[in-house]
Amino acid sequence: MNSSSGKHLNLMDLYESMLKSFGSRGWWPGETKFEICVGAILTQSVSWKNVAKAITNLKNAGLLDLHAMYESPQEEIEKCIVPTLYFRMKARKLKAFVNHVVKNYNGNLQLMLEKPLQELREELLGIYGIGQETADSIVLYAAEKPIFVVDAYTKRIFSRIGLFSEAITYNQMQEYFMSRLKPDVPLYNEYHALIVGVGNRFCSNKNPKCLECPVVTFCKFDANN
DNA sequence: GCCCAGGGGGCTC
DNA sequence: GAGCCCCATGGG
Repeated sequence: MNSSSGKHLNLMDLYESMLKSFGSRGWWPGETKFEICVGAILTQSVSWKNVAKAITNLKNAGLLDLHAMYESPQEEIEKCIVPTLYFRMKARKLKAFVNHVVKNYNGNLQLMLEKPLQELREELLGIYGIGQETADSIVLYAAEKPIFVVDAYTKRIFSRIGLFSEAITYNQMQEYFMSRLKPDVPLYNEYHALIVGVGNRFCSNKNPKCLECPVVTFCKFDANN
């Protein structure tokens, strides 16, 4: 059924295969909804390792709380998130996020997250510093509504097996997955987490271990069947 | 010392 | 809408 070109790749089979080799990744790392939102902004263009340091710093400074962050000077936030790259920009983004929730929901994040999926997504996209991937991460992992999150790893991995063109857009990738998978929060959660796990280990641009990549292995194995 | 990373904004044409 | 620069640390 499947081929090495990936044209008929069965996404559920691939999912089961990755889950079998990696196990459940237990995403998103974060104790509260607010922490998930903060992590989604901080992880822009940077690996999670650096985000974890910043989260710890924020926690120790008592700033991992919506109201505390709202009251805090931007410079205090900057100090905590230096490891996450572009820390001044990101402090500004965090401020924009908490300002939005305070202004429109009296600081009640849950109230915002309860809005219908598309409405919430559009609203998030209107906040400074929140683009498609960040908005979708918040919708899926904090609001727990079924939207499929794609990213640079998704593009890299699936273009390597010939499934996507390098020029594919975010929306096209998202549509690819959502038109083939049932809208299921735990499935979307784990699927994205597994892709990131594979990407981290096997698909860095600098040292691409393509041949060891479980997705590539899966496709070849399947082609030989 | 050099390169580049799980993104997004802002500008130009 | 595509193409390009900016942000600005830390790990390999």
